[in-house]
Amino acid sequence: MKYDYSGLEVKWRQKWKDDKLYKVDVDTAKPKYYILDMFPYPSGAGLHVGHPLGYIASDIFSRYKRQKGFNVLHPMGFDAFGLPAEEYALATGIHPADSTAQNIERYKEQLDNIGFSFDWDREIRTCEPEYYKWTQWIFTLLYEHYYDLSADKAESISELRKRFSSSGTENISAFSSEDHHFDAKEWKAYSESEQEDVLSSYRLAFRKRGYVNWCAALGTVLANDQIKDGLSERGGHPVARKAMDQWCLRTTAYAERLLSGLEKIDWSSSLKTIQRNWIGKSSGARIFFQIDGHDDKLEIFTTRADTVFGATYMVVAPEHPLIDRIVTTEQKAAVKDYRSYVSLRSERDRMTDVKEVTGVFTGAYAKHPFTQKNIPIWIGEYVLMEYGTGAIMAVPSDDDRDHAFATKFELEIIEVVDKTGFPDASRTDKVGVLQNSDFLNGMSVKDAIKKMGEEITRQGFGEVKINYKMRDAGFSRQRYWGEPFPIVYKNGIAQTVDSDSLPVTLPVTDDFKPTTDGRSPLSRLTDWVKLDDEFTRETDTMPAVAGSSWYFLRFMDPNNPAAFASAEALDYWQDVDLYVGGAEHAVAHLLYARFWHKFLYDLDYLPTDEPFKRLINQGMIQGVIEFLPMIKDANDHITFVSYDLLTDEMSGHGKLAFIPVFIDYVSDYGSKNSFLSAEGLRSFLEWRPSYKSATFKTNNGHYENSQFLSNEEDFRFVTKSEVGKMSKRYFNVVNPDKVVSEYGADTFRIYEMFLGPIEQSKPWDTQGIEGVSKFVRKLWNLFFTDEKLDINDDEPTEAEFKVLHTAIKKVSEDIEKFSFNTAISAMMICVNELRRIKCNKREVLEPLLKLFAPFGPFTAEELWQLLGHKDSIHKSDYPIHDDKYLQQNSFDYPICINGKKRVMKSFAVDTPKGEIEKSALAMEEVQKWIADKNVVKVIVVPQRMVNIVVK
RNA sequence: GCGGGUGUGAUGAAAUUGGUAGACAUGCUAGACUUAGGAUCUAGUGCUUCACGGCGUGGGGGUUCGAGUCCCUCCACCCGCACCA
Repeated sequence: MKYDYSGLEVKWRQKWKDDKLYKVDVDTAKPKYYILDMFPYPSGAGLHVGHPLGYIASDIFSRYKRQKGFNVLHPMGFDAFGLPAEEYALATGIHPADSTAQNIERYKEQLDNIGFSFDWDREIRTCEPEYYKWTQWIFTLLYEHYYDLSADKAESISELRKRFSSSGTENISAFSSEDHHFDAKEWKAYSESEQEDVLSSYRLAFRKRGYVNWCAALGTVLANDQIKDGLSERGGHPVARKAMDQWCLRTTAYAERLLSGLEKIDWSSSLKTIQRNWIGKSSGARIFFQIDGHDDKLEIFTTRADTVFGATYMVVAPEHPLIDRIVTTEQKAAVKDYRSYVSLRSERDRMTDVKEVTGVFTGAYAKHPFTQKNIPIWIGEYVLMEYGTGAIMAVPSDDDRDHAFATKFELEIIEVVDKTGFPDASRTDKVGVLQNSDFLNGMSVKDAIKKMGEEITRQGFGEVKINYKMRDAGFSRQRYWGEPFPIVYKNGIAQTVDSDSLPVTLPVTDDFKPTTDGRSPLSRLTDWVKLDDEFTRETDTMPAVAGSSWYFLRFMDPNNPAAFASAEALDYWQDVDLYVGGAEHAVAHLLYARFWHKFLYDLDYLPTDEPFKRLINQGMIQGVIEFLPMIKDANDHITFVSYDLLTDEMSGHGKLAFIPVFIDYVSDYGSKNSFLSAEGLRSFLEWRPSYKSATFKTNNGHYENSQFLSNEEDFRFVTKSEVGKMSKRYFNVVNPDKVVSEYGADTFRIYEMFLGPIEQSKPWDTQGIEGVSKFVRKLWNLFFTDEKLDINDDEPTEAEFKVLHTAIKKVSEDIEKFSFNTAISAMMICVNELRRIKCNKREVLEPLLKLFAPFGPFTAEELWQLLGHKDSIHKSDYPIHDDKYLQQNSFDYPICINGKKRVMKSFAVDTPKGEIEKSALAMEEVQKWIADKNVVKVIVVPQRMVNIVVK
């Protein structure tokens, strides 16, 4: 029988579907195992070859665990809200709901083609009201809770209200963004909105003035990611920082628990480090500097309290609210200019651009708390409003940026740490002895930090404080395609929508164009916004992270209309045992999901306080990105210059840009010789008609005024190739469907796993897929002689058992380690061996088939049925290796002279060390090397090697 | 700028965690078979040398009997950095 993958794939796909082979329910008789993939955003480009990498790995693991006797929950769904669908809608007029539904259908079909064992009865989509009802519900809980520091968990706001009414802020230890001090009487005297202001500094969901990247020309807020060199990536319009009221989640309240929770989960150390650095815990001090001639104090945070005497000026962020009050008349114009310059700079630019230091003097001075000297207050873009307090004391002697700033503006530098004892230390290293620092003189940096902490506390200048770099999560989007907030306003005061009125459904409209003033498109739907009784709805929507922050819980009980998940389901499934996904989610998604999970745990809805026990980051399958170099001249005329013509002079111009081009238009894409032919250029212009009047200069041909001014056949515009992310924005997506139809799903699955370690990123290419395809066919052919099934029931030999059990051992160990490439290589070795010894015994081939089943589910199932089994191989048990077949009697020792292998010699495994040493030294080949030298030492490592050291 | 990662033959990679560098594949070379195929099989294939041998895991240095693996330092590339998902 010939191996016909497409026929058997179609057959089994249907059969598995009809039988609901992968349907799973709570089954207390079996141990549970929850294996989760990061669910995809259903982009219009369809699934690309990078997506399945993680899915294949988790699918192999799921099938393996099922065979091992676990009740495996392995669901799939779609993160269906998001910006691309909305942008697509703006471009085409197709409603996001329609395009999303269409994309999901395509994704599902593609996923099924690859033979994943998802339980589709549990599919969820974050954009469906049945789902986002509970996203909104959790949001209302966040709104109605605060973080109680003494209980170390979330508690209800109504409780806090009661406590305020009875005893004010006394005995309250709660996480708040402000310091409040009032008694019960004062509290009661506050107006409703004043009370709300106070409470909102405690709520875990709250509104705050935040800065966004506002692009007036596009009428929309942009991600840092969508900005290139201060201009919008789309259209190249200017982008400015704009203050807007935003919903935020008080993730900072959970900073400590998010940090300590990392201890007990099985994630890679690099991922934990990334989260730790993101949370960015640092202990330091906050210090208040009195502003000269004002009542205001400037609050700063520093980790280097020891260097206070080296503080020769202050720097505040350009957005700092104090600036307006303290700036002097003479400096007003300069400050205004500087702030408008900075408003055009993205946060990324401000952090990255260190070559040029910028800043402006406010004219105001602060009093140094210890010396009483007046020190100038400057504004500098390198201080960010969102970090710490948005102000620093600058110590040019011990901070690089401060030093650069002081040098440029000729500000005083006082060396306060003597590092002569540490010649290799850099400016910022915390070593040395304090000098020029009054009572700190002679102390080590470490002691001085401690001493200064005590001193500022004692004298009332400040206090020791722990600071986190992590900010509260911005949770508002001025977009259409997201979850509406379950919030209504009356007289400007927010309140939540009753839980029995949830969900607040996203109104259907075709008018999702952004507004000109930055408000959400929903604000235009006045019928929807305005409710009875003077209530109006919140018109912002939630970000895409909302739906993905808790979806793993919904999978436990996805169709429950009465709760986000039943207590029974939560109690059985507990948490995710294994989570597989891309490292690009290392912070945002994984941190927010942990935050939501901990919050729900605090409210006793969940049995566990960490959602993901073990996490594997699959690497990224990269693609090739092809660019066309483009130059815009002063008259806005666009010239594309072939990459080989591009000179440094042009590159230095600043007007040069690289325009990504759809890779299918590029000949020989991915190579050094990639180019656009005349036909490719025509396709490009069809695709990007705005460039129709542009000029294309090349070494081989010229295109201008919409026509070729040279022989079209010779036209050759060299493009610039890079390796990078496979993404719709680079027009370089490679679709798995083609590979699946050409080689079969099993070969595709095994090939992706065979490419290399799962965590590693690599560019996609199909070199080598032949070898995998050959392996699958060889395995198939083991069962046949002259295309007829030929299996015999004889007892296998020792040698045959050894081949099989070596593979069983290696493959099971490797699956546990997520080392699929080496597991596959072990199976290849096994198949090659069995072929060589012409083994067609049932007792060997059946276990081999079970071993192979998680990797090649279709082929394995077909052969299993041909062997006469009625039940699916995917319900069979996993083979266990027996050490008795693996025992070795002898070991081939490499004999090394000074660490270099010279000869091999075999010894029985139980040969004593001394004997090995003796006979090794006696060997002729060894004598040759050591004859005229002294043997200093002989090292024998049993079952490893022998090393003879000579001089 | 900050943070994380990677670097081994022509290519994807492996290496029992300090013990034979290059398993398993791809590619290439030669041969066999022939129903001439993008099929299958056999042998070879790190570099260098006629050979003995020498060299070899991004560069440089160190620890060790022994380093791809540990330490220091430099370089290159990839990923993330809060409104892409």
